[in-house]
Amino acid sequence: MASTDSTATRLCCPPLTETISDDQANEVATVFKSLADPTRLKLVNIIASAGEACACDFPEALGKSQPTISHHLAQLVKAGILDREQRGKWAWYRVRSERLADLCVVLCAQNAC
Amino acid sequence: MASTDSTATRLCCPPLTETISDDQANEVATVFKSLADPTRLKLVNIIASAGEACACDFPEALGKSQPTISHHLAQLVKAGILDREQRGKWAWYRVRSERLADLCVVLCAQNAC
DNA sequence: CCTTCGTATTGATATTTGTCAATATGTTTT
DNA sequence: AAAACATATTGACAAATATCAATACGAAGG
Repeated sequence: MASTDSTATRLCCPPLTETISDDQANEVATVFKSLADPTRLKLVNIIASAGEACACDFPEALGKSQPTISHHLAQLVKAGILDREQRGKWAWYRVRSERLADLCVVLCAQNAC
Repeated sequence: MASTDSTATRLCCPPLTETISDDQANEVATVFKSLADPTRLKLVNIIASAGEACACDFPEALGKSQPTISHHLAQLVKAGILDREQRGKWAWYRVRSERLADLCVVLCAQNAC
Protein backbone atom coordinates (compact mmCIF):
# COMPACT_ATOMS: atom_id res chain seq x y z
CA MET A 1 0.00 0.00 0.00
CA ALA A 2 1.07 3.53 -0.61
CA SER A 3 2.30 5.70 2.27
CA THR A 4 0.46 8.89 1.32
CA ASP A 5 -1.27 10.57 4.24
CA SER A 6 -4.24 12.40 2.77
CA THR A 7 -4.65 14.58 5.85
CA ALA A 8 -1.31 16.34 5.63
CA THR A 9 -1.04 19.87 4.30
CA ARG A 10 0.27 19.84 0.77
CA LEU A 11 1.93 22.62 -1.18
CA CYS A 12 0.35 22.08 -4.58
CA CYS A 13 -2.35 19.55 -5.09
CA PRO A 14 -3.66 16.27 -3.74
CA PRO A 15 -1.99 13.00 -4.71
CA LEU A 16 -3.67 10.83 -7.28
CA THR A 17 -5.60 7.91 -5.87
CA GLU A 18 -6.33 6.38 -9.26
CA THR A 19 -3.94 5.82 -12.09
CA ILE A 20 -4.22 8.04 -15.13
CA SER A 21 -6.17 6.97 -18.20
CA ASP A 22 -4.78 6.20 -21.62
CA ASP A 23 -6.11 9.49 -22.92
CA GLN A 24 -4.60 11.46 -20.07
CA ALA A 25 -1.26 9.74 -20.53
CA ASN A 26 -1.25 10.46 -24.26
CA GLU A 27 -2.23 14.07 -23.73
CA VAL A 28 0.35 14.79 -21.06
CA ALA A 29 3.04 12.93 -22.98
CA THR A 30 2.37 15.14 -25.99
CA VAL A 31 2.91 18.29 -23.95
CA PHE A 32 6.07 16.95 -22.33
CA LYS A 33 7.29 15.95 -25.78
CA SER A 34 6.98 19.55 -26.91
CA LEU A 35 9.43 20.50 -24.15
CA ALA A 36 11.72 17.52 -24.69
CA ASP A 37 14.03 19.23 -27.14
CA PRO A 38 16.87 21.66 -26.34
CA THR A 39 15.96 24.07 -29.13
CA ARG A 40 12.33 24.27 -28.06
CA LEU A 41 13.32 24.68 -24.42
CA LYS A 42 15.50 27.61 -25.38
CA LEU A 43 12.70 29.14 -27.41
CA VAL A 44 10.37 28.92 -24.42
CA ASN A 45 13.06 30.26 -22.15
CA ILE A 46 13.86 33.24 -24.34
CA ILE A 47 10.21 34.09 -24.83
CA ALA A 48 9.43 33.66 -21.12
CA SER A 49 12.33 35.82 -19.98
CA ALA A 50 11.51 38.57 -22.49
CA GLY A 51 7.76 38.39 -21.94
CA GLU A 52 7.24 38.15 -25.66
CA ALA A 53 9.48 37.73 -28.68
CA CYS A 54 9.50 37.97 -32.47
CA ALA A 55 10.17 34.90 -34.59
CA CYS A 56 12.57 36.94 -36.66
CA ASP A 57 15.18 36.91 -33.89
CA PHE A 58 15.31 33.16 -33.24
CA PRO A 59 17.31 31.78 -36.18
CA GLU A 60 20.30 33.93 -35.31
CA ALA A 61 19.86 33.54 -31.54
CA LEU A 62 19.76 29.75 -31.74
CA GLY A 63 21.91 29.06 -34.78
CA LYS A 64 19.16 27.15 -36.58
CA SER A 65 17.59 27.70 -39.99
CA GLN A 66 14.37 29.66 -40.34
CA PRO A 67 12.30 26.61 -41.38
CA THR A 68 13.59 24.67 -38.39
CA ILE A 69 12.65 27.45 -35.99
CA SER A 70 9.26 27.80 -37.64
CA HIS A 71 8.70 24.07 -37.24
CA HIS A 72 9.59 24.13 -33.53
CA LEU A 73 7.41 27.17 -32.86
CA ALA A 74 4.48 25.47 -34.58
CA GLN A 75 4.95 22.43 -32.36
CA LEU A 76 4.94 24.55 -29.22
CA VAL A 77 1.82 26.39 -30.32
CA LYS A 78 0.10 23.12 -31.17
CA ALA A 79 0.97 21.76 -27.73
CA GLY A 80 -0.52 24.88 -26.19
CA ILE A 81 2.76 26.09 -24.70
CA LEU A 82 2.99 29.23 -26.83
CA ASP A 83 0.52 31.79 -28.14
CA ARG A 84 1.11 33.24 -31.58
CA GLU A 85 0.12 36.73 -32.66
CA GLN A 86 0.60 38.21 -36.10
CA ARG A 87 1.72 41.84 -36.11
CA GLY A 88 2.13 43.14 -39.61
CA LYS A 89 4.52 40.70 -41.22
CA TRP A 90 6.02 39.61 -37.95
CA ALA A 91 4.94 36.76 -35.72
CA TRP A 92 5.15 37.35 -31.97
CA TYR A 93 5.05 34.68 -29.32
CA ARG A 94 4.16 34.55 -25.64
CA VAL A 95 4.30 31.70 -23.13
CA ARG A 96 1.00 30.31 -21.87
CA SER A 97 1.86 30.15 -18.20
CA GLU A 98 -1.31 28.25 -17.31
CA ARG A 99 -0.23 25.40 -19.51
CA LEU A 100 3.14 25.17 -17.80
CA ALA A 101 1.34 25.34 -14.47
CA ASP A 102 -0.79 22.41 -15.61
CA LEU A 103 2.37 20.38 -16.01
CA CYS A 104 3.41 21.32 -12.49
CA VAL A 105 0.08 19.97 -11.27
CA VAL A 106 0.74 16.69 -13.04
CA LEU A 107 4.21 16.47 -11.52
CA CYS A 108 2.89 17.31 -8.07
CA ALA A 109 0.29 14.59 -8.45
CA GLN A 110 3.20 12.14 -8.71
CA ASN A 111 4.33 13.26 -5.27
CA ALA A 112 6.73 15.85 -6.60
CA CYS A 113 5.62 18.13 -3.76
CA MET B 1 11.23 44.72 -22.76
CA ALA B 2 9.84 42.09 -20.43
CA SER B 3 6.94 42.89 -18.14
CA THR B 4 8.13 40.89 -15.12
CA ASP B 5 7.83 42.83 -11.86
CA SER B 6 10.56 41.45 -9.65
CA THR B 7 8.99 42.91 -6.52
CA ALA B 8 5.81 40.85 -6.63
CA THR B 9 5.31 37.92 -4.30
CA ARG B 10 5.86 34.65 -6.15
CA LEU B 11 4.64 31.19 -5.30
CA CYS B 12 7.61 29.11 -6.32
CA CYS B 13 10.83 30.64 -7.41
CA PRO B 14 12.22 33.79 -8.97
CA PRO B 15 12.01 34.25 -12.74
CA LEU B 16 15.15 33.72 -14.76
CA THR B 17 16.92 36.89 -15.80
CA GLU B 18 19.37 35.13 -18.09
CA THR B 19 18.60 32.53 -20.70
CA ILE B 20 19.59 28.96 -20.03
CA SER B 21 22.84 27.51 -21.35
CA ASP B 22 23.24 24.81 -23.98
CA ASP B 23 24.17 22.32 -21.28
CA GLN B 24 21.17 23.21 -19.15
CA ALA B 25 18.84 22.96 -22.13
CA ASN B 26 20.24 19.55 -23.08
CA GLU B 27 20.01 18.26 -19.54
CA VAL B 28 16.46 19.43 -18.93
CA ALA B 29 15.35 18.23 -22.36
CA THR B 30 16.68 14.77 -21.54
CA VAL B 31 14.60 14.58 -18.38
CA PHE B 32 11.47 15.87 -20.11
CA LYS B 33 12.09 13.33 -22.85
CA SER B 34 11.97 10.55 -20.29
CA LEU B 35 8.43 11.68 -19.41
CA ALA B 36 7.38 12.30 -23.00
CA ASP B 37 5.96 8.83 -23.59
CA PRO B 38 2.56 7.50 -22.49
CA THR B 39 3.95 4.16 -21.32
CA ARG B 40 6.63 5.79 -19.20
CA LEU B 41 4.14 8.28 -17.79
CA LYS B 42 1.94 5.40 -16.72
CA LEU B 43 4.87 3.61 -15.15
CA VAL B 44 5.72 6.69 -13.12
CA ASN B 45 2.07 7.16 -12.21
CA ILE B 46 1.58 3.59 -11.06
CA ILE B 47 4.78 3.62 -9.04
CA ALA B 48 4.00 7.02 -7.52
CA SER B 49 0.47 6.10 -6.53
CA ALA B 50 1.58 2.79 -5.00
CA GLY B 51 4.67 4.23 -3.33
CA GLU B 52 6.74 1.46 -4.86
CA ALA B 53 6.14 -1.28 -7.39
CA CYS B 54 7.66 -4.46 -8.77
CA ALA B 55 8.70 -4.69 -12.41
CA CYS B 56 6.98 -8.05 -12.63
CA ASP B 57 3.53 -6.39 -12.61
CA PHE B 58 4.07 -3.90 -15.42
CA PRO B 59 3.91 -6.02 -18.58
CA GLU B 60 0.39 -7.19 -17.75
CA ALA B 61 -0.72 -3.82 -16.32
CA LEU B 62 0.38 -1.91 -19.41
CA GLY B 63 -0.06 -4.51 -22.13
CA LYS B 64 3.56 -4.29 -23.25
CA SER B 65 6.22 -6.95 -23.57
CA GLN B 66 8.71 -7.54 -20.78
CA PRO B 67 11.68 -6.23 -22.80
CA THR B 68 9.77 -3.08 -23.68
CA ILE B 69 8.93 -2.42 -20.04
CA SER B 70 12.50 -3.11 -19.03
CA HIS B 71 13.72 -0.64 -21.62
CA HIS B 72 11.37 2.11 -20.43
CA LEU B 73 12.27 1.53 -16.79
CA ALA B 74 15.96 1.77 -17.63
CA GLN B 75 15.35 5.08 -19.36
CA LEU B 76 13.52 6.48 -16.36
CA VAL B 77 16.27 5.34 -14.02
CA LYS B 78 18.92 6.85 -16.28
CA ALA B 79 17.04 10.14 -16.34
CA GLY B 80 16.96 10.06 -12.54
CA ILE B 81 13.17 9.83 -12.31
CA LEU B 82 13.11 6.35 -10.77
CA ASP B 83 15.20 4.52 -8.21
CA ARG B 84 15.75 0.80 -8.70
CA GLU B 85 16.23 -1.70 -5.91
CA GLN B 86 16.89 -5.41 -6.34
CA ARG B 87 15.04 -7.64 -3.89
CA GLY B 88 15.80 -11.28 -4.48
CA LYS B 89 14.98 -11.85 -8.09
CA TRP B 90 12.58 -8.95 -8.26
CA ALA B 91 13.30 -5.36 -9.18
CA TRP B 92 11.41 -2.70 -7.23
CA TYR B 93 11.04 0.91 -8.26
CA ARG B 94 10.31 4.15 -6.48
CA VAL B 95 9.79 7.70 -7.80
CA ARG B 96 12.50 10.25 -7.00
CA SER B 97 10.24 13.10 -5.97
CA GLU B 98 13.10 15.59 -5.77
CA ARG B 99 13.77 15.11 -9.45
CA LEU B 100 10.15 15.80 -10.34
CA ALA B 101 10.28 18.82 -8.08
CA ASP B 102 13.35 19.99 -10.01
CA LEU B 103 11.23 20.01 -13.15
CA CYS B 104 8.61 22.10 -11.37
CA VAL B 105 11.33 24.60 -10.56
CA VAL B 106 12.29 24.78 -14.22
CA LEU B 107 8.67 25.29 -15.23
CA CYS B 108 8.15 27.95 -12.58
CA ALA B 109 11.25 29.72 -13.85
CA GLN B 110 9.41 30.13 -17.16
CA ASN B 111 6.69 32.07 -15.31
CA ALA B 112 4.53 29.00 -14.78
CA CYS B 113 3.74 30.35 -11.32
C1' DC C 1 0.25 45.56 -59.34
C1' DC C 2 4.75 44.33 -58.36
C1' DT C 3 8.52 43.92 -55.22
C1' DT C 4 10.27 42.98 -50.79
C1' DC C 5 10.60 40.57 -46.79
C1' DG C 6 9.03 37.56 -42.85
C1' DT C 7 7.04 33.21 -42.14
C1' DA C 8 5.10 28.64 -43.43
C1' DT C 9 5.14 24.45 -46.14
C1' DT C 10 7.19 20.74 -48.93
C1' DG C 11 10.55 17.35 -49.92
C1' DA C 12 14.42 14.86 -48.64
C1' DT C 13 17.56 12.69 -45.38
C1' DA C 14 19.98 11.10 -41.35
C1' DT C 15 19.01 10.02 -36.64
C1' DT C 16 16.33 8.63 -32.89
C1' DT C 17 12.80 5.86 -30.86
C1' DG C 18 9.23 2.31 -29.47
C1' DT C 19 8.47 -2.29 -29.93
C1' DC C 20 9.05 -7.32 -29.79
C1' DA C 21 11.33 -12.06 -30.51
C1' DA C 22 15.22 -14.35 -29.19
C1' DT C 23 18.76 -14.79 -26.05
C1' DA C 24 21.68 -13.80 -22.09
C1' DT C 25 22.30 -12.76 -17.18
C1' DG C 26 21.46 -13.39 -12.50
C1' DT C 27 19.02 -15.06 -8.36
C1' DT C 28 16.57 -18.58 -5.77
C1' DT C 29 15.23 -23.22 -4.98
C1' DT C 30 15.56 -28.02 -5.38
C1' DA D 1 24.86 -28.44 -10.09
C1' DA D 2 20.57 -28.04 -12.36
C1' DA D 3 16.09 -26.19 -12.98
C1' DA D 4 13.02 -22.30 -12.69
C1' DC D 5 11.99 -17.75 -12.97
C1' DA D 6 12.62 -12.46 -13.15
C1' DT D 7 15.01 -9.12 -15.55
C1' DA D 8 18.37 -7.27 -18.98
C1' DT D 9 20.50 -7.20 -23.49
C1' DT D 10 20.73 -7.87 -28.53
C1' DG D 11 19.06 -7.57 -33.09
C1' DA D 12 15.79 -6.03 -36.15
C1' DC D 13 12.36 -3.00 -37.99
C1' DA D 14 8.70 0.38 -38.56
C1' DA D 15 7.55 4.94 -37.15
C1' DA D 16 8.62 9.42 -35.57
C1' DT D 17 11.76 13.39 -35.54
C1' DA D 18 15.19 17.18 -36.28
C1' DT D 19 17.17 19.45 -39.81
C1' DC D 20 17.86 22.14 -44.05
C1' DA D 21 17.31 23.64 -49.11
C1' DA D 22 13.91 25.01 -52.07
C1' DT D 23 9.60 26.92 -52.62
C1' DA D 24 5.11 28.89 -51.49
C1' DC D 25 2.30 32.13 -48.94
C1' DG D 26 1.08 36.69 -47.08
C1' DA D 27 1.53 41.25 -45.59
C1' DA D 28 3.64 46.10 -46.32
C1' DG D 29 5.36 49.51 -49.11
C1' DG D 30 6.52 51.40 -53.34
